[in-house]
Amino acid sequence: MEISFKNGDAVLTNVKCFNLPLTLDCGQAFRWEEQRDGSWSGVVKGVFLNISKNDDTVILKNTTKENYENIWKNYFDFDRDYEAICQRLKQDSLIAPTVDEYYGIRILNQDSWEALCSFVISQQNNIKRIKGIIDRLCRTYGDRVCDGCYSFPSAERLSRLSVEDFEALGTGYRAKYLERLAKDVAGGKIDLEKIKGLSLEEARKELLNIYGVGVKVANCALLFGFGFYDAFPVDVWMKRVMEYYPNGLPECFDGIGGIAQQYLFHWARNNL
DNA sequence: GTCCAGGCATGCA
DNA sequence: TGCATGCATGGA
Repeated sequence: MEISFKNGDAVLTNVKCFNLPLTLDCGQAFRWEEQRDGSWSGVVKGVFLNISKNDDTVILKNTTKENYENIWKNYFDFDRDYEAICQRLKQDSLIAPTVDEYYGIRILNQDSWEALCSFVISQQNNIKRIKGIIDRLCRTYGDRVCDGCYSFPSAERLSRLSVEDFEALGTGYRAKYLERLAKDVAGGKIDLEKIKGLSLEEARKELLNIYGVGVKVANCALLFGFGFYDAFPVDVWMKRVMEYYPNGLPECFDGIGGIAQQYLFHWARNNL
């Protein structure tokens, strides 16, 4: 992969194993929207991005070298060799055809606060509704980034809301979880940065102490927001997949179970 | 009307 | 420790 900066854009050539719709709309992130021209727009850490891909060339519109280095390189996981990872996953004959069919799913390194909130909202909920709730949350309490674009609101901002405020967004019974979560993060009772530095088991234990966070939500947050690629979320779809692995997960998933999980999750949603 | 969705807290054994 | 139950909401 090579990078250049032309006309204000970041241009990446020879990009391998990166499918935009599969990566941005596979249920790991809830804020990317496809545009009429096939590009995708979203806001990450308060910065708007429009990204498009033709063949092996990716264009990040209006992106400085600083923003690329500070945000997007890590967010899209560009330094990780997904070709090699996919080859390794395909040592398991069950996942091999799935990796081929949905080739190009990457794990996004999302902001830990946004990921944790999003997956608390996600519980016992469907993806369409999750997107709607998060969209209303950002429009109502986020900062305006550009026309119609808003940042994900900070814990400090949300710590000033009541349970009723969260209910008004359609969060249902999850409102009380979000209300306490925002106050605990804003008040320093929960230290997300500290959790990033722990081992997977220790980090999971910390997240499980949070009101409204169980094993599934913890694993999603760990995988999508805290950089733990071995976290393996099991929801109702993955429970169906697990029937195909009665003896547990294959050895070739070790260390990258979360990436395997995302391929299997996508397959399950389309086939089961 | 019933069932379901990237589940969890609670109470009870 | 494990299991049953209630929970908000909206689409199918």
